[in-house]
Amino acid sequence: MPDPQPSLDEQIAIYQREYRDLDPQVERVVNALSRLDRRMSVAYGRQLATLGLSGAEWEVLKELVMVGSPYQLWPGTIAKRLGLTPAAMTHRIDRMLAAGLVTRERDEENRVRVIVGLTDEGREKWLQVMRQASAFEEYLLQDLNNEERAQLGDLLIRLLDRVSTHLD
Amino acid sequence: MPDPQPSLDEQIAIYQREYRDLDPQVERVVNALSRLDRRMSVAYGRQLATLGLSGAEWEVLKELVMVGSPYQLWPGTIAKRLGLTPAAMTHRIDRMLAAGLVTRERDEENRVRVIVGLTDEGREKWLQVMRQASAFEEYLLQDLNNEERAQLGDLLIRLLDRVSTHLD
DNA sequence: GCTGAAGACTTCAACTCTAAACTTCGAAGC
DNA sequence: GCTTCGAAGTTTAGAGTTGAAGTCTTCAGC
Repeated sequence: MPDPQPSLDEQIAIYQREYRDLDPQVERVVNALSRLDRRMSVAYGRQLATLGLSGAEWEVLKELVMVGSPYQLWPGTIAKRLGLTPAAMTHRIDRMLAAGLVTRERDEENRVRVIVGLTDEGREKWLQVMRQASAFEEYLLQDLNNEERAQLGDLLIRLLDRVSTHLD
Repeated sequence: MPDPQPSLDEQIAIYQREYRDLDPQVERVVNALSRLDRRMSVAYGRQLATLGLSGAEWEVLKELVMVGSPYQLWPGTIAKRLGLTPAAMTHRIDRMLAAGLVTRERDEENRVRVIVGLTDEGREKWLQVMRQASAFEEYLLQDLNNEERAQLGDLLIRLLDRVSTHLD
């Protein structure tokens, strides 16, 4: 009963023993992807913590910045993009409101709706995170030359297109 | 205030406007990675649901199979590998015990420890999921030829090594 | 052998998310 | 105009996770 996690190759070797019809090459890609994403999440999480931000807050800040000035979105839209229920959005915004990261007001053109906006403090937090994150990302990719980076990007986008059409 | 998510390129263009010192090529790789992983998680989640399994249960089954026969692990080890607290592990095992997927007994060689083992039903569930999942993964990679698959795997593993040393 | 300290799991309270019922507003149909 | 239906958010109850405190076991020092 070992404590350290088996290496990717060990893992795939065991999978093949347990289930013969497995393509090792496919498995190598898929499992590397999920391991990589999990560890990157851990790394990002640590960085966020040093800035006093939770992962949940960071996700919302990103969406608000991503629409560009004047940095406004409806809660339902944010919820959809993050894969959350509207109820979860309500609570997140409550907390971020208390932290001074966002504003919330009724949409006067359609009073059913609510408008969530970014505060200056929220925008400043986003910038701080981006400065840290881009340094980390550059570190992450330092072993890859420009050609390899482009290649990797292309391959990932082809998978992304495929999975996107699958989900529709 | 748009409802659809911006494309990857649109997103990066906006990020660059908001924060000039950003390398678009790096950003392209990193954001494609996270989008891809999120959507794959949604796809896997749907598949699991059709088999009456939760993502949490699937994670634990994977770890147990991954150590090979006799499919036993200590709760603390599983918790570490999944990035959970021991408390969460206790509750997960409670539920999986009730579902008949695992067993739990004291380790007689060291009575502080507990041994979690896989039941035949748990092993069967793992196989069912793998059959579905490998079909999906083959679909996901269908646009890539063998050379591209190998390339992608290699590049991902180089990133994986990098982030792993970073976390130590 | 006894005692104190450390390790592994469990218990408990607080927090976050989901699902479902509820409230409010706007738009159609009559 | 009044009613009904649908859309957007909020509220509430229940499930899962975390962090801290608690319990039980082992081991080292005496």
